[in-house]
Amino acid sequence: MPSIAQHAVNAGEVSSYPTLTDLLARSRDARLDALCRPHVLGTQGRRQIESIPLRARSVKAGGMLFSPGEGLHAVYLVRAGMFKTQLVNLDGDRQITGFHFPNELIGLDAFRAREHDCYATAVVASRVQVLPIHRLNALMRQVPALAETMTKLLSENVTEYEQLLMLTNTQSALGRVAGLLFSFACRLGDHNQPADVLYLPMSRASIANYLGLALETVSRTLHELETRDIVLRRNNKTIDIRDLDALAALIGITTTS
Amino acid sequence: MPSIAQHAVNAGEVSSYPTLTDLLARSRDARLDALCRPHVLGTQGRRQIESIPLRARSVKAGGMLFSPGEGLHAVYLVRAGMFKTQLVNLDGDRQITGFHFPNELIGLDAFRAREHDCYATAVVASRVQVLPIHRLNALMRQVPALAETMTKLLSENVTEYEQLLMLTNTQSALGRVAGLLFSFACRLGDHNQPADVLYLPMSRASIANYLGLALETVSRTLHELETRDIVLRRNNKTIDIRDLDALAALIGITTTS
DNA sequence: CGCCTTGTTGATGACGCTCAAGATATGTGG
DNA sequence: CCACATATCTTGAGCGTCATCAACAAGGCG
Repeated sequence: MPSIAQHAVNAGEVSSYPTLTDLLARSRDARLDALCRPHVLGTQGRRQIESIPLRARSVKAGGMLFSPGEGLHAVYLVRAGMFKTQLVNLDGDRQITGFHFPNELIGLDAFRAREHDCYATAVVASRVQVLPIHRLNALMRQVPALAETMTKLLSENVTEYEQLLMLTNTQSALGRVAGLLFSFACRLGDHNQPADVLYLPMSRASIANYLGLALETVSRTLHELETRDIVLRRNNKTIDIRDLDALAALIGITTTS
Repeated sequence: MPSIAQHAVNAGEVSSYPTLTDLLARSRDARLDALCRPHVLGTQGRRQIESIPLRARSVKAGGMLFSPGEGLHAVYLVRAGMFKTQLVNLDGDRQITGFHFPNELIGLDAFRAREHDCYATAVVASRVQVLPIHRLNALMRQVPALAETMTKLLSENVTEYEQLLMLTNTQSALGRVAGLLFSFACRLGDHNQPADVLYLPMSRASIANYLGLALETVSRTLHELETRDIVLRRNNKTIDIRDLDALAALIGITTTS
């Protein structure tokens, strides 16, 4: 009921919001569940973390936040911009393992082996807040619920890999790109932002690497989605989602109850 | 030097062992490093675990060891046979995430979220030893080194996902199958077993699912490997590796120095 | 021994990769 | 601010790889 009042503020613009929200809620149990909500702090967890005095840090586009081998000094809460995490093996092959939105935590990988195993790079000029590990540990001792939250976040981190593996192993190019967009939309929605306008600051090559496709295929697939009136490209980096139902259908997610 | 005496026992048969071992050792830093050595207990860790009184458990072919939602009661040390772990989402799609050899630990996934997130199924009649979690916890308090070992194993668990993702996202069918075989060979070698005779008890469909291929493609690829004299098929389930160099080359692993 | 599951092999075509050219965006120095 | 240079993206053409469909062979089990 309170939400109706909110919507009334600019009802003309946001008339589609409820439907979108419904869709996301209804697809919560579906295939891409975890891929859609990685590293999201619940209201409770966020409040806990917000009680820690946080140092801010800016990272310019292409800048590195941490790299493999670095010890577990801190985890980072993305505040603005976007990061990608990527593995690089000794042959120099890269594998992007995730894109990270504002309000998502990165650096959790270091919790496993006491050091980071991937590069975290800013896709665009970005800003993070630094959670020093000793402070986090101290707070976890005080607030057991936070420790649980961290465990859960770590677990979701792995579930992301599982979902990505499933996506790339079972879906066609169309399904993979759709999965990416759907994931982005869900995550924006989770952060109470309009989920029908997606900003894709990363290069096509990055998307392609993430999804296991050629970069031309990503381009063509986005074009195909536009042809089908599922998305609308404003420009290179910005697309509108016009038919989330159809998008979900492409990856086999049943949004209708 | 002692190893020479061992080899002398049946020198004719095992003349190729040293080379194989060398290869594996030299490729230790390479692409599939972690995929090749998952859940391996070091001598030290194994000795620690062997001090726990272990209950044995037999699982017949197709039998289930644990399934998603089950709490963290125990982890399991495979003693004989083979297991596969697989995710199943609500749409019923399966994704096999690993095959597990004797001397490897399974069930670690439950350490993350306090409950299992996958099915562990015996591929053939198998036997495990059960490590009750309360005993493991008790021992970890006594022996800090064991706790470290567990952390490391958990980390390797995730690294497996990363390696598998990289394998399926960057390699062709030939490379993927080669990667699987190479991984199996490495793991046999790690357990001091002849690494040039591979037993593949799982179905082609399972291999295909794991690698993100059609089952027919797996069949054809094995045939192709035989045509190139890289492997020799004794029968459906057993193949000899005749040229590990070539196998490694297929996945871009440089085994020479 | 016969049924049924699993694996192999063949033919065909679609999907997506590669190579190449052109278009658009981004950045830089005058 | 514009012109130029560079990087990124798009679009096209051609082809290779692998999925699909189908038939057959082989292995496993009652």
